[in-house]
Amino acid sequence: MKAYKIPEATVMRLSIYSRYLHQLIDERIMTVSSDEIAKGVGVSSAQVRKDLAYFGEFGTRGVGYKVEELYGHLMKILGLNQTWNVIIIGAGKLGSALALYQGFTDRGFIVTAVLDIDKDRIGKKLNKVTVEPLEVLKDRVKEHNINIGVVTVPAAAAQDVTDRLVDAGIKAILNFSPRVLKAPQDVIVRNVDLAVNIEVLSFNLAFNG
Amino acid sequence: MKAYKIPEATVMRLSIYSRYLHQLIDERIMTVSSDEIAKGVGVSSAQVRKDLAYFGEFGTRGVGYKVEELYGHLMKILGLNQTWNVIIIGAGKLGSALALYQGFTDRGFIVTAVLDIDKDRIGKKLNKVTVEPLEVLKDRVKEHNINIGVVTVPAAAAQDVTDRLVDAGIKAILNFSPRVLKAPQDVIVRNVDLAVNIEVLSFNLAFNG
DNA sequence: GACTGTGAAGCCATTCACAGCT
DNA sequence: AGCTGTGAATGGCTTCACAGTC
Repeated sequence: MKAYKIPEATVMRLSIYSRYLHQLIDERIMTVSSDEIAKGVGVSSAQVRKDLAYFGEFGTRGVGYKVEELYGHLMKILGLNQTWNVIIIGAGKLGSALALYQGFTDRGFIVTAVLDIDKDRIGKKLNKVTVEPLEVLKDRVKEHNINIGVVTVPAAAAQDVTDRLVDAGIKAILNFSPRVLKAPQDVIVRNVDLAVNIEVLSFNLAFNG
Repeated sequence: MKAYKIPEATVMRLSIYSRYLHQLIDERIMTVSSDEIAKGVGVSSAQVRKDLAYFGEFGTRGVGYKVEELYGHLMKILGLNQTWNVIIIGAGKLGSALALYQGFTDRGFIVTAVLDIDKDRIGKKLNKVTVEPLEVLKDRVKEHNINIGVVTVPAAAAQDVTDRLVDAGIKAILNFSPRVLKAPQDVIVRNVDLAVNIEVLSFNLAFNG
């Protein structure tokens, strides 16, 4: 199967499969079937096979997949065979938590800079990085070859920060602010909207339950 | 149009529309068209109308929607015309940040209890709530009539915590741990997987860019 | 016998396009 | 003339089912 446009849902599942495979590696399991992966992560086995088929043939008919080998393939596909430098804008509670989040570090995302406008936050140490003023954004992005920007500022400041990230040449933004950000076509923006997520629960409780 | 099963994507957008309408209220804007909402939140106007059509006819042909009225309808649909009591399990960086997250409070989600197993965290104050040991989970859920559980514990502890929440009668769980949680059919689980989100960016940078 | 890889079918969400109302 | 509400068309993801391989 030739890959042209990969569904986003597929990419998200690949990330989940890869974590599950990591778990299997820890458990010293050598081989796994699409059905076992499916059960492990809560999807159908056909789904697992279709997702993998976008990128090649990784398994052996009648046998399954070699765990370590498939894990390696997935990490490569996801671009996790390298590290990525991350800048976080907004050193409030959420930004600070993300700066210290092990789940990023474990997968090769290195928080290289954390910026804020608040004088009280500037100078604060978060692991190895010190919170710096917003003005150094462009310098830090160039200097540390930063690939990914994380926006954890209040809604009112989000677009300004985005414009600055775009101006600095950032091509991927993870947005935690509750605002729809405008950015050029070639900049990928992903929204992690915490309020939306809890409101879906609220809807389901109110509407069905 | 009769509502039976509402697409989850629709519910998420309603949440976003409602926030945009709130913004319009602040700006004293009285009337809005589906096209203006669409532009404001980055979807198509047909999408906006279809989403609303699941729940009724809220507009006036030739005119548009009354901002406050539509806002009221959406808040009611989303179950946000009431408050919800929330318990957070895991008082690490992320759990603490969520406990203090204004975006929840603003929309009527009240963090009523925060629990952890770590002695060093128990007793810590987060706004009005004090971190308590995991053992009081069932008591607090009953006592405060808690509707929603938020899981911010490490992967290894996530299923145990989920089992406890289910046992306590919780029907909605927001899961921040990188594990697929097993829960009964009637319990709604939503995953906010921070690593998956940043890995989708990594994939796009590596695969296309 | 077991399990992958994949075309075909099925299903669901989005977009189109226009009738209907103000 | 302008904008909503909606049936029909489209497009895309998921599931089915089975041929192919070990």
